[in-house]
Amino acid sequence: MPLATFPDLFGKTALNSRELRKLRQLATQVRFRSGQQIVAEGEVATEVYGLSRGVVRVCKKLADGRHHVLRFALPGDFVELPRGERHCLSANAIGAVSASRFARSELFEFIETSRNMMRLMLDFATEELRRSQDLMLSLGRNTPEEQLTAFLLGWRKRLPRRPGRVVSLPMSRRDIAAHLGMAPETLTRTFGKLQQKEIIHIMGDDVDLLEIGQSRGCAKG
Amino acid sequence: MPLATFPDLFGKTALNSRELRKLRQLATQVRFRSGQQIVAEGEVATEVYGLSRGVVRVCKKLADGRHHVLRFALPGDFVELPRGERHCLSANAIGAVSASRFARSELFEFIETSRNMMRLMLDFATEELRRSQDLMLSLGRNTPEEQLTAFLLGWRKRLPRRPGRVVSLPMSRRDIAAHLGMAPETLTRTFGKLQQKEIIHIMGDDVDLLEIGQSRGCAKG
DNA sequence: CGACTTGTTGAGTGAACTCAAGGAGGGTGG
DNA sequence: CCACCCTCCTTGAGTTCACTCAACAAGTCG
Repeated sequence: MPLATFPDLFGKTALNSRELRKLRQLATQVRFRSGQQIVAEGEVATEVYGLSRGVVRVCKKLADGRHHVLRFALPGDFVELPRGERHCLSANAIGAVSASRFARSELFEFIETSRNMMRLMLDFATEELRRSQDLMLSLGRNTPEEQLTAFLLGWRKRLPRRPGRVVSLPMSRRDIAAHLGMAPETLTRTFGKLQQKEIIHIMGDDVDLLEIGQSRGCAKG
Repeated sequence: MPLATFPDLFGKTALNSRELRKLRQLATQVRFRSGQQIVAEGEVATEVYGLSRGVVRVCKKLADGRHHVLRFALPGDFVELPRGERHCLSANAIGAVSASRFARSELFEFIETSRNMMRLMLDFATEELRRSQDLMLSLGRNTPEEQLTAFLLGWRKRLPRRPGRVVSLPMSRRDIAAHLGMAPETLTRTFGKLQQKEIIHIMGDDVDLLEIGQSRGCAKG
């Protein structure tokens, strides 16, 4: 993967060169080590982040410590939209992460002044909403096996340039389990079942999606 | 509730009079009877709807007939964002419904030309996203009792001018169950448990939220 | 008045959860 | 280089709780 930075990943196709320059100018490049917290739920949101490299776990906490992993952000994603006085979710680096940091107020103002930028944000929010609805359907209605296959397919689809069958899962089993709303033990057993049925083949952090028929979800592309 | 139509409910505060007039002009007032289908998942999305009066059940279907209720749309809500060649969800009227119908392409174009309108859409999408993330947390992590209380609180908060304790639930138990990802029987029993604990009091379709402490979720208002 | 839908209750099963222990890898320090 | 620790994953055993199946009550509509 070439080392593109966030503004390019996010807005290269839709912003004109002046807007792109402005966006680059607003961004500060920052790095995070594996596991490091990027955003803390409840804190005042003075800045927001756009992901350049790596994977970020985005989750929401309950008062008693239980938490749910909402999504795994990939390069080109905003970790969180620049709305709201405070962060309403937490984010941690999975492996090494590079990101562009923006002052929330500055980014917000830039969005207000640039139609292209606002359109981009709307597109991003719309797409996130669609994905989150798909996940909700999965969470609410599917068996663990269906959930896991749906997750693997969705993850493959989001990975850059990977028409292949083998996908890499950099996040921990625990995180996947917390994403799918099941206990880690259940996830392990579900992986086992899918492998036993020869639907997938597990090779450490990589999984070969042997014969999962593709495509689901609406308005792809 | 005064009979405001959708454009007013949605954009009165943020659009100038010219934009509001334009939006009214694009809208056709339509009515639906109880249970009538408004939008069908998978169909070509030639038009989109904004809700003026009543409640709309918005759901997503699985191939085998299982379905999940994503949300209950209220007056002022769009049923679906005007993106995507095809509808990616279904919508049915709960009780009598009045709505504004827009030609998707016309509304889309108007959004493109009006900054205020685009900002409104972005706000709406952002808010929907936040809500859907809250629901995901609830679906993935909570017990049925917690889910139901969270639903009742969230519903109360969304209802217009209802600081009171009694909320009306116009949707069927089945729909609530499908929204919370549980079987209808489980929902009934959960209602029973909450009543037994004197947390709520059930009066037909109305529920008195006796002593549920309020407020949760981030960036309220 | 009768058919149908919707909500409630009961009984029994099964699947996912909890608790607990046993590897397997990775990193650190002696 | 090896020993050790620690975290992560996996496996096992037992239990709980939500689901399924079924019957019944209560409205609703023709």
